[in-house]
Amino acid sequence: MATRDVAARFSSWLRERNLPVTAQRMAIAEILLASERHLSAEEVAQELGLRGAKVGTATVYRTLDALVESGLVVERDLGEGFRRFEPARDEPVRDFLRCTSCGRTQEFHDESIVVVSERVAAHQGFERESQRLVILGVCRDCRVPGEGIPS
Amino acid sequence: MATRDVAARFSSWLRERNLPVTAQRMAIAEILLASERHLSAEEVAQELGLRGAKVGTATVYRTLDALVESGLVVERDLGEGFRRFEPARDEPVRDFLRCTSCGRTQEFHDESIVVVSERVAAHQGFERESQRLVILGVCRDCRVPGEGIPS
DNA sequence: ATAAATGCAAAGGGTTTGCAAAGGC
DNA sequence: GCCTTTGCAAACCCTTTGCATTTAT
Repeated sequence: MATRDVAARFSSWLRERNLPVTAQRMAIAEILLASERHLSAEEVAQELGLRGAKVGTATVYRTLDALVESGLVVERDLGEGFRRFEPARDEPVRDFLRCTSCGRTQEFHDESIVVVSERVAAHQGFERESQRLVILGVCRDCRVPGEGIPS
Repeated sequence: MATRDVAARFSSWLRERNLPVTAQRMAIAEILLASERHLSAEEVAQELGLRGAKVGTATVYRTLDALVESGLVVERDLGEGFRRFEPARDEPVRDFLRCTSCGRTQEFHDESIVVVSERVAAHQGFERESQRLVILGVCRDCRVPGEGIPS
């Protein structure tokens, strides 16, 4: 639910700041906010292309920055050499598992990570805001070749 | 202890593979292996400059790769847009706290992170190899401006 | 002498920026 | 109409690559 609503929240955010609500901005917002996955800037540009919207690279990046600034989108760095973006959800954390063999990335959420991070941060005099955990390992399919495709 | 030893281990590693032990390689190895902090490629190059050694960028990167391959150095991605390198220590994990205000980065080690990661990985069918945790927050000095410099 | 490493400069990928043209308000 | 955004291309940062030259062995 709420994809439309969230896109609307972006236009509200723009209006509040007297910033133009452009077709490009809304297109990017809609793509991103409707997405289940975290998208790279390039993937957003691709999707724009599929929808027939011609939007310059710079605009994609600038709009992504605006979306992040608005708090509606969060930025992720999975150590791939580029950033990914996804709608800010209410979920408290989103961490990742990445297979060092096939590169597949999978999300997970585990509250104990937050708890541990909070404790560590406090212990070092930090006030925790968020965290980024990427667990590197080998996924089941890569560990047991062939088992992943049973039929 | 063992800075010399470790540099010596690098030359042994090179010799074993019949690779030339060059002055540049040894200079880079010594800088990195003596460093307490994790250095970026640029910082290594800078330090080389200070020591009067003129080494090309490509050589710095190529040597860093060799050091990583040798297992004497590990590579870190703190989400800064570039890599950092540090001597491989025996410590089982090394995770980070980064201040979102001043950018300062501080290391920590907490065994419970490993435990939690291992459990999460297993739960998702992954065999954990390693992990990267970066906790983002505000450090004491940034939270209480002025208190960091008492005198 | 031989095979490899070096240095330089050019290329590469992801991202940002400068500026004239287009467009929301 | 004013002011911001857009698009394009050039610039940017970090890193890699190609190639002639130097160097360890």
